Amino acid sequence: MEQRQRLPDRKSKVTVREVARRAEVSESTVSRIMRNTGLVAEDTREKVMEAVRAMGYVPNRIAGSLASLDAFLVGVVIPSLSNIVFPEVLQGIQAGLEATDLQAVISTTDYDIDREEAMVRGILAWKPAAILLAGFEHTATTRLMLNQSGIRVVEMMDIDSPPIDVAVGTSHRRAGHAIGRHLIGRGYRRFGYVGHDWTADHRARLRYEGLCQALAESGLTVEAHARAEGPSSVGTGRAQTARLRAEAPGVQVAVYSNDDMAVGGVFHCLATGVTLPDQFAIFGFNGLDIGRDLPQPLSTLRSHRYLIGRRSIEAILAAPERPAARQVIDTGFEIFPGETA
Amino acid sequence: MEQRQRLPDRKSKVTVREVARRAEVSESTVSRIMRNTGLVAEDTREKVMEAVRAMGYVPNRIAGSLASLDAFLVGVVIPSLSNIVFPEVLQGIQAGLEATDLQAVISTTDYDIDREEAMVRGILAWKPAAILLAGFEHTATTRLMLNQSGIRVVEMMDIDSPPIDVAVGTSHRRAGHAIGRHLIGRGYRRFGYVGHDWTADHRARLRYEGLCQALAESGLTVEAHARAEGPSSVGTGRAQTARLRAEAPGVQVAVYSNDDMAVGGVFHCLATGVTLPDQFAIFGFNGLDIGRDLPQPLSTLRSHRYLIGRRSIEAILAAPERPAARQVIDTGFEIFPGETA
DNA sequence: CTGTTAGCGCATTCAT
DNA sequence: ATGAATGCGCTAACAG
Repeated sequence: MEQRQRLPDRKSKVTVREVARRAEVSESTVSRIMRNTGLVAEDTREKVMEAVRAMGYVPNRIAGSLASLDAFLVGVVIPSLSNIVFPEVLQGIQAGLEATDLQAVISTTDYDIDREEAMVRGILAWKPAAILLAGFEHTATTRLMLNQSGIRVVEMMDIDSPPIDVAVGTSHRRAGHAIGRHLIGRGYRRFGYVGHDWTADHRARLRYEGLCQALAESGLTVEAHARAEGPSSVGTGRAQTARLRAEAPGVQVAVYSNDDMAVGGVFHCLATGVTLPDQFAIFGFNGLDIGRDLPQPLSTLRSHRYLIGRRSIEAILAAPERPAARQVIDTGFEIFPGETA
Repeated sequence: MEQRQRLPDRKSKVTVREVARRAEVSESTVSRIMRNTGLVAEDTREKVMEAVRAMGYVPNRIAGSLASLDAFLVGVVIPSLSNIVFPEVLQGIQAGLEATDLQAVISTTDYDIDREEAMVRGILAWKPAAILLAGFEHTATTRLMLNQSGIRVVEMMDIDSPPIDVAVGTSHRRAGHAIGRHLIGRGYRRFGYVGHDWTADHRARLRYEGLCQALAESGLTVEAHARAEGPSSVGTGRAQTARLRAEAPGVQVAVYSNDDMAVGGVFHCLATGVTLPDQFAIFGFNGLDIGRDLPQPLSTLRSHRYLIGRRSIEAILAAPERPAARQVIDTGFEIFPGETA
């Protein structure tokens, strides 16, 4: 089937020079044609394009970018790809990039700000048009590099701190607060919390703080906690729910650090015959698709990860130069009542 | 809190020249030091590094790459980020890249080979060290470009066709066959299939074909099908399961196009009180974490997406030049018996 | 051990 | 409408 193609020019790289020679024009003419700029006679354009096709010429962006001092890359540095929210943000970024000639260079940090520093340094070396990060926690050196670079910097996910340049996301503190208000409104009084390690996940902690504040405003507290050491997962949520139920049987409703954990809680209840939400109620965070498709839809708060990626790109396209003033773009959230709380 | 840093050199870009002047050495000396190459006296190294720090110098990789004709990028072109398997592959890629100075440029195609062609063209312009794609379905032009480029090309996920250069993945045909054998061995005779649109998902179709072949070898067939038009999802799996159960009540076991769909099937059964696996049995594909954490662990076949990414990078690092012979790297699969079939 | 000389492939003046 | 010259920032011989 797949036969080795005859390679017009294997190792002998084809550059503007070769194309120009073959089309019997100057290099600048080829350059103009490739970039659709300036005026070119129709027949010379065709002559050149034929050479381009025949030789399989692909302009070298490395050289082009160096010569024009233009940027054609956008750096993206995220903590991880295993938490589904980040791929969702990437989807928004890819969508935003679609009509442009920018491409994304993506690195992950494993929630380590020193690794983030290394990734940022590596990406800045490519002189990107902008760089997108998650959150506000960076090393001093990272901040310094980001500022010196002069390029657009988007801090995504969170808007609870002042950004370096632009922040795009939602207030996790307010989200936690809204969850508290909502559940109090539904009559719950005895609260539990099921979560994962938040030394790495700063935003989970902000949500927890917002929740506590809402409860405090009604004279309530979180009575019981079940927090795992590792990252969030369905399995962890399931195990921690079992623990919470055993240690604090009086708790009416548990707020979970996110939907993965909450789905684990639902599975625990399904497996042990606990009726939701009467015997025990569960409230998540994120609005993952899977929550909606559970036998009983998960009660949760929807954030908009895709939108965060999209808006981040839109923000930098709208103003390629870093403005004097900082900007905060709130992508909002909504309570999804569901049937588990 | 976050005070605007004093910017040593805002717009006045700092290049080797500036650093060299300040450290009172030549540009090549600075270059050598930045690349840890050649011999340099300790005191001049310190002198230079101090200037580097003071000026916040970050070498321009665009220029460096052009001058040395070395590649520091790896192109990755995948169909989507919404199917969790691709972020998992990306994790493996990021892990493989960790100790190198390569960075990943990532694009998505939405399962459209014309978009893939555009993405590949855009990435080749960056003269990457290698390019990683998903599957074997490419336009003729994509193949041509890939071949002419002379760089390493990895086709990931699938090994059921001859690759352009290297293929890393598992045989989906054999996987489907193994599922059939396994279920026949467990005594099932009346089979159903629940799937999503496979015009885009070629590998789902290969699995189906493998399944049919295994059944045929035992004189069996797939009696009933419930296939949705759109992409796979838990919700779709749930809906299609309802349909299959209604239209073909005699079916004992359904093989699903993947775990997302199968989890939807489990949810349908949970919601309607169908006992697994006695009244109905479910078999998935992929070995997603969530399947393991269901009240009853999902019976499925584990592929190794992370490993696919990892091995792909290892393959190109092992031989930066494209070898004469094609290579196939089988990352294997395993049946996970679970409790739903 | 360090400096000098030439490009890398292209985009951009400025001529013509 | 096209060509010639210059340089983007850096690396790579080659001298010394």
